[in-house]
Amino acid sequence: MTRQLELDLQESGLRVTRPRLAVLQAVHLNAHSDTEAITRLARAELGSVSHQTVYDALRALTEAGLLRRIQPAGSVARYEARVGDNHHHVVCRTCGDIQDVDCAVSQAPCLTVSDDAGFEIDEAEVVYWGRCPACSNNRLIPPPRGTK
Amino acid sequence: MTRQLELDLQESGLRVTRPRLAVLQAVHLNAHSDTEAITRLARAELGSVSHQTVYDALRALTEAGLLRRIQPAGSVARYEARVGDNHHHVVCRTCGDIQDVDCAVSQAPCLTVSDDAGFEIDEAEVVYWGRCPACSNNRLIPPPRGTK
DNA sequence: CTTTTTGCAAATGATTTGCATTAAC
DNA sequence: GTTAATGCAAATCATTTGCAAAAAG
Repeated sequence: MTRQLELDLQESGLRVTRPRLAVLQAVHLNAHSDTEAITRLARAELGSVSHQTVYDALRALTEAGLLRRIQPAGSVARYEARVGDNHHHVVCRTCGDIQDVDCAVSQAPCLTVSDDAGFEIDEAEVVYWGRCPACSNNRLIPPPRGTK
Repeated sequence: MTRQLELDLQESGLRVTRPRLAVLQAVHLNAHSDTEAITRLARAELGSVSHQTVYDALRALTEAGLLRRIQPAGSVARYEARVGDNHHHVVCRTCGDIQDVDCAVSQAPCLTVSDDAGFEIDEAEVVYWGRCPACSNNRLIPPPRGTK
């Protein structure tokens, strides 16, 4: 796996460094993880990495198009390695769990808006809010986020 | 106007206080404004309000359903008084300007997802990213957000 | 060798928390 | 009178910045 990731880095014109490989691998293995989780994984791989190096790697990888950054309102930034397709996310209001969902309408008609206010739209970002299966049943313990 | 806002507060079971009225009015007059702007407007109205009171009022008003909180990725929280309808937003990547857009599909079919991963979905939040008319033409000065 | 990355420390900035005081009902 | 809202100060926490040392090509 690492071999392929190395190639990805090179093709993107990025220097191949151990921190970057570890960060890239961490996100590949663990979609939708936040910086903290990624740092933990990277450290398990490398022994030690500074928090800032992880931030820097994430930014470089995201700008290069190897990662996609998602940030549902009220949450910290999260990353995923599934890029290039126009998929969306469901977020659990209770536990924060995130799952991928494909665009309801096929192709990329999401970009169609009745009145775009003159904007040049290049991306439609959709977040479906709700309750994951576990939290739907288990109405007992955790208090809904952003609710009274 | 203030009279109507008072009624809104009472109907929501919230105590009518000057800070809350000022905050509510500020958002009514200035959609999509952030806490800083709201605080500025409220202070112009009241003379002085603590930042924390504004935060508290915004939370109470949002929970009561009188305001809606929106927070495009990478931005601070913003508020609008247009609630109850399922409208969405276009955000300019360059200047951060936000405009309302109606749901492309009529009614609330936005909640339809091919595979919902077992989630109970209650809201679809859509953010259209792009470039506002002004920034589309004026490619000169401001560097795109989140771009190399 | 030249340029980019890394790591450390410190700063920033939005938002929250705790608690005593004050105002609504 | 009770209960909830305000104001102040301090804390939290993700993320950024600046700069010197180390590594990549």
